[in-house]
Amino acid sequence: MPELPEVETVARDLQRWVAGATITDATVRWERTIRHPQPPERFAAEIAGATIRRVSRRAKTVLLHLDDGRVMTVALRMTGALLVTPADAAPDPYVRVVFELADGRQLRYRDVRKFGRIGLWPGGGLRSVGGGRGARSRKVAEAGRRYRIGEVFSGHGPEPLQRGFTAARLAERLRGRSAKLKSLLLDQSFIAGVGNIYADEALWRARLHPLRTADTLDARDVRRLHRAVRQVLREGIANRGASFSDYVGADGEPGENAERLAVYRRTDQPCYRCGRPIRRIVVGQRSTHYCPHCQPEPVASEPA
DNA sequence: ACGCCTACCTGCTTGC
DNA sequence: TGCAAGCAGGTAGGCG
Repeated sequence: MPELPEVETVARDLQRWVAGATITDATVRWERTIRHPQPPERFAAEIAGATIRRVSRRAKTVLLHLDDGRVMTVALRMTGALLVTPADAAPDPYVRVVFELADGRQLRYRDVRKFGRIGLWPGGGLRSVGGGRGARSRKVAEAGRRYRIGEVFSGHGPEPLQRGFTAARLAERLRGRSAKLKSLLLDQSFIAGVGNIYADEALWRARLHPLRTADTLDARDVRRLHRAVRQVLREGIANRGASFSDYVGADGEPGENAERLAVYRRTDQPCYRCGRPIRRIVVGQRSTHYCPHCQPEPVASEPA
């Protein structure tokens, strides 16, 4: 469900509302939500007493940095949501983990489809992951060996909104790849944070057909793609995310970006640029929306 | 490296 | 109306 803009929205909400809050207790209602390396049965005891110092995001994962240096990771996957509620809020059958806060509120992890995972990691390992540039990939690899946090993040590609993610960097990553653009954008080891909605939106904006392969892009195509990816993600954040069935911010309110999407789930509706109907195809098992006029079919002999 | 498949889960929509 | 198939924003693991 949530992609980078939605997860960023959740992390910012939580930073505002629960930074400084102390977790007094936790109840795990669906054990498989608690992922390795923390055994679910010890999770509540491990987290009790911890104070949330800061909340941030890496890829599509929310990071709750605890006072003692440990980090709780929350991967929302398809239907996960983190909600801050009063203690007397109505019971909710889809809440899988409840965190009791010292001030009486609850932090609830709600997840209809149960795909999401919560981890609790030792201190030290994640610090280098969140913000750094340059030598970051090596640091992450070291952290991975010592803390196995590599399982969470070492396989992820660059953060597309970080300053270091330039058009040149994207061009370098595209070089020699023969994969379809749609599949590459969804590949978290290629770029972190883009999912099905924003991949379609970025390709429409860049006027690139989802089935074009990376090695057919010229320098101008790459610049358009780079700009489009960053624009759609930034606009998504500005609108507090795109909500379909399940996504809500930590305030429980849906985002406003869904109504601003140009192609996603707009099959047969007119393209905002040329008025021709948006088409839906399936690429790599994922539904894919594009404008057949603005995003021309790939042809065999494109400039390399 | 890539594409394809299966699995993880539940609920909503669609079509007969 | 009823029911089954199909669909959903994500990712991991396996195979060829």
